[in-house]
Amino acid sequence: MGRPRRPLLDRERITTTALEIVDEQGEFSVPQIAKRLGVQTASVYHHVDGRDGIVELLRERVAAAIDGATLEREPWDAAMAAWARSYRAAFAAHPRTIPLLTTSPVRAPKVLAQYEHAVGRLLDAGFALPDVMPVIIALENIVLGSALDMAAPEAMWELADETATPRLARALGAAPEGRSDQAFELALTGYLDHVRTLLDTDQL
Amino acid sequence: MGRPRRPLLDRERITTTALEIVDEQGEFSVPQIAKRLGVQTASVYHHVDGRDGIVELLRERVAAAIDGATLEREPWDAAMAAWARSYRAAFAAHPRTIPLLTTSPVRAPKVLAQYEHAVGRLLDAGFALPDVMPVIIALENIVLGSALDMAAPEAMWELADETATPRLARALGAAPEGRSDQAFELALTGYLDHVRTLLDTDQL
DNA sequence: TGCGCAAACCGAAAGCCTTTAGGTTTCCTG
DNA sequence: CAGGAAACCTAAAGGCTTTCGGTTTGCGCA
Repeated sequence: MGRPRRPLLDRERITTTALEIVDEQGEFSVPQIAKRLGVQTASVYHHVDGRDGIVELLRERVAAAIDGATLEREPWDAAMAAWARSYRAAFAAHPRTIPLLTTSPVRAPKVLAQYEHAVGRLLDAGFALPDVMPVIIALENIVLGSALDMAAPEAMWELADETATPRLARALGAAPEGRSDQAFELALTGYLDHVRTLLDTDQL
Repeated sequence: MGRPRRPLLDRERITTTALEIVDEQGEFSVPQIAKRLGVQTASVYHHVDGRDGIVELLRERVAAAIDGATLEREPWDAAMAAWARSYRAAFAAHPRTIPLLTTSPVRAPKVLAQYEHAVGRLLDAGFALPDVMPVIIALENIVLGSALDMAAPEAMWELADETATPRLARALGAAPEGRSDQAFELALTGYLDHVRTLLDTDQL
């Protein structure tokens, strides 16, 4: 015991292991991480700010997959749509993290920089300053709502008693395979159409 | 000790107390509930199917505030809009329950009956069977995404470094008081406009 | 080169939580 | 009025988070 010749732990390895466990089990604990890394539980606390700190690392890791370059596309609404799709795709890659990540705020500078970029695009497009945040928040609502849907796709609609809800059962049976994707596209394109119309007709 | 003359516990009281605690603290534990009710922790387990059972009771309690009668309004899109607003309002009354409730599915018969009703309205309005669930899921995405936003309204946008994101900071400062409400209305009306158009022009 | 401090890990323990098992008293039904 | 079910309790197992102090190693600086 004592300090090892080469470090056994670092934030990267801890984050990767936590993400593995969440992908498998939907939850994680510090002892589980320690066990996989062949280390005592207390050691993990030397590298990380408690369990919440690990959640924060997970948030940054997952959010790192969001492609901020999409925000440079033209016109502005294509940029927003591409950004939203990339945002959703980042969560879709690790759907079981979603319940963990939706609870607390986004502090990662990289993500905040993207919001900054999005604000700029909307201002340049002609949106009034007070309208910018509602437009962005609404977009975020659609993205996160869809992410939640992806997190519990099957169990979300287990009908114990199909006879009590026959039409719902039929609608579920007839729904396409990628119903979650289709729902997202419906909400996204519908919303952006609407906002573009409002902007073009000065109704916002 | 032993069985009391009059019962000290029942599912109603347990649910009410759990909801109180969640409203105050954002979380709850079985010992906390027991302490408030002047009872030992183990006693709670006689009335409830573990901690998850209590979460389920909370889900039903919160969802009971959704007004299913809204689904009878005319025309169909007004019904959907009113239902979505009532759905969101039910969560808004207890925003701190949202992280608890979004994790697992809705099994309450009362809520399933409302989905059944919604399916019926959409079919009667002329939607094709395979399109019904995507339309409902998209609506649900908007509602739940907005609910998440309400759960962490202030902290969600605490900017540690305003100089790094000046336009975001300005947009936040200029945003109206009810920005969450405005964002929801924007997404909801935009989405329903779009879906109505698709239906009227047979594009779905 | 050598000293001392910081870094990295371990062992132990406190204090919380969930859940179960078994005991005691009271109620209710037949 | 007898016996089983109901309602609560005590106790305890086993997990989790977090902290504290100890031990060993690395590294910077004199």
